[in-house]
Amino acid sequence: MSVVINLKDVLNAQGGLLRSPSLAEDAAQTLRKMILLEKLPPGTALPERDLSQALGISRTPLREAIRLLAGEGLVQYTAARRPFVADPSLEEINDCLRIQGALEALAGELACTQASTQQIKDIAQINATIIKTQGDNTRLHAFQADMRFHQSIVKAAKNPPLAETHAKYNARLWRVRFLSSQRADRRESTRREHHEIVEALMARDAPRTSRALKAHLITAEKNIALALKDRAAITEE
Amino acid sequence: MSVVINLKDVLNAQGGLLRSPSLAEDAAQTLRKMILLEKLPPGTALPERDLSQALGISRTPLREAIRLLAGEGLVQYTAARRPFVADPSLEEINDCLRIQGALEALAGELACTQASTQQIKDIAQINATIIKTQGDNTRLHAFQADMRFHQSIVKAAKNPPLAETHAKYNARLWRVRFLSSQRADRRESTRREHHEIVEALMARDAPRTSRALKAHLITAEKNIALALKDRAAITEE
DNA sequence: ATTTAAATTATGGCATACCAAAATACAAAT
DNA sequence: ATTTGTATTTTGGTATGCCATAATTTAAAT
Repeated sequence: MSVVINLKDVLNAQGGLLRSPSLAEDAAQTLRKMILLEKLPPGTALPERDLSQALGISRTPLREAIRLLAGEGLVQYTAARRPFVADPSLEEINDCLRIQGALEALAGELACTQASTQQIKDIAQINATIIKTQGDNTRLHAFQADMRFHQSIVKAAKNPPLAETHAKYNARLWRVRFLSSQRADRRESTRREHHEIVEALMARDAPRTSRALKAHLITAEKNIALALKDRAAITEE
Repeated sequence: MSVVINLKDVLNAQGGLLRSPSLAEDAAQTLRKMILLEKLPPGTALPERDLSQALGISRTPLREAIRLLAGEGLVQYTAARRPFVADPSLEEINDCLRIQGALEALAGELACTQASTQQIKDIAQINATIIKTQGDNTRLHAFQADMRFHQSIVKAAKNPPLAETHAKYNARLWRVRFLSSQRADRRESTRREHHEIVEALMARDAPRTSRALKAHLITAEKNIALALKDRAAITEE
């Protein structure tokens, strides 16, 4: 019997860097960004023919891309099955934030027992970077760092399905979180809450970590409500 | 004026039971059942051509059905993108059960403030039915009643995204939960735990409900581990 | 001018054909 | 007999065309 070693399998298992994405996955990523940056605002219709032509691909992979985004909640369908960019109400956003809170709280608990000391150091490091670069003018970078902070906690929980579901809700909430991250008055509470999360993790105190993450998400909920309110006021001028 | 009678509309008006979903959704449901009942055992390859022919449809909707199941975690892909029935390790199952536990705990908490008294009555009613019919020989019915019990709690939380994610993990865990539900020694602890959940809900005591649901899922974890162990012993004979 | 009916257009669902890459079967060589 | 190289087959990815139905426009009627 021969032991067949498949090079690609090995490399894919170790990070999946080798696989060339399909047109559908490419298109999904393109559309995802366009939705999150509001080049495709909430409510925009997504007709398959126009979009596929705009992206230079046929309907089949474009269609698949739309299904992927629908699975993430970024795209919805009318009763007549026409896809459009999801336009979540504040209530739905809050629903998602509560779920995200529960997921991160679980992640934090698990991380307390599962994370390596190195991983916890890394989390602390990411947070340190956030504080250091907080004065920079590139808001987008600061925001992405914040995303990495939360992702690294989930990763440390060593629960792949949890990471996957968390990532989906992240995609779904990205737009509003980016919006709320623009608020300057948010910075101080974020700093304090992040610090508490890191402290709790380093102490490997599961209930405390859980509490800190839940509290952090509740703060996010409040900030997002404020940000959307401001935005609505601006829009109706 | 010609009166165009649309058969579908007429039948839909009379209960909406006739609504014909897409071929893809039909196929997904068919495959889901086949996977859960192990007509398609874990690890089975799912070549698009053979399956589409077997189901009497073309590759396009079949392909879409497979993507749907992949989104639920019931189907995975090899590095070469060949789909196969997921074969979760005990570890992965436990990962999912912990997530399901967190989701149900959240649902229970929310239900304490969001549920109508009627909904809580309904939940108690479903549980009563489970106890009443617990001697029946149709294991499948008892199992489905148990599913309804949990679903009704999630529904009472009035958080649609939560219900959706919960449903996905249910699909993913259905097979092993069905397996473990066959164990007779499980009945008494289930009865006791369900009772505690209902009591906590009726008292609208959120922390208590949360605790009760988490404990219930931990019990499930243990039972599933035992059931899989037994099964492995039988298989290797 | 408003409403209604009919025609037209736009759109998603589905089937099919072709291609490149992967898997497999086969042949040759040692 | 095992390995290696090559041909064949299988399989997923993609493009395209057709169809039924929903949406829209146009025409007709009052």
